Amino acid sequence: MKNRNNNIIYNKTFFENDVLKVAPNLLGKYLAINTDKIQNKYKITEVEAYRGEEDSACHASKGRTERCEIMYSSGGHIYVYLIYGMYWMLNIVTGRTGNPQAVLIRGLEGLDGPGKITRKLGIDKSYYGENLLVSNRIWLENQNENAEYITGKRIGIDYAGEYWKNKHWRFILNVK
DNA sequence: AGCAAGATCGGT
DNA sequence: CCGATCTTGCTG
Repeated sequence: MKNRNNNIIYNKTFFENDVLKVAPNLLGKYLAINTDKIQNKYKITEVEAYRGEEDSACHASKGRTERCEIMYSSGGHIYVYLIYGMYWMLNIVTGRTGNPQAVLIRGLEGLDGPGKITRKLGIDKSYYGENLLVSNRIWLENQNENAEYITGKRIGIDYAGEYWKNKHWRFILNVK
């Protein structure tokens, strides 16, 4: 797994679907990272969907800002931001241009927690805007086509209000 | 220019 | 439960 291989690169269409379709489809797929520090693949086990300006938990709920601008780009780009002054959050932009959506990567196999993931993989602001479709240091590889999963409420968004905070937009891979 | 809040984590 | 830690976006 030193480089991108031709068989298992996702096409643009995969990421341009609605976030509520893409998010569960990421479960069981592999996140590949290839830098001088780390070369590995990790099965994606837990994700959360953030969907559009109407979603008050979504960073785009206040409209375009410098931070969330990348969410308005086409699916397949990487959205990274710093939270609590300490932890980088890794997101995959979904949907078509002008439609702000993203999937937060919360868990990888043997590595639970969005902050721990980026710390382990060395992901920081330099990944902002990276494109999974062409990048040579981060990409996705296909494995399970139809992974089974359960859903739950999104974590850490109590500020979003009852309606949005109660949506079951967290997707967790079923462990057999 | 100042300030409050935050898609977290680890230790009490 | 609480503190760490600092960028961002909003207010004035």
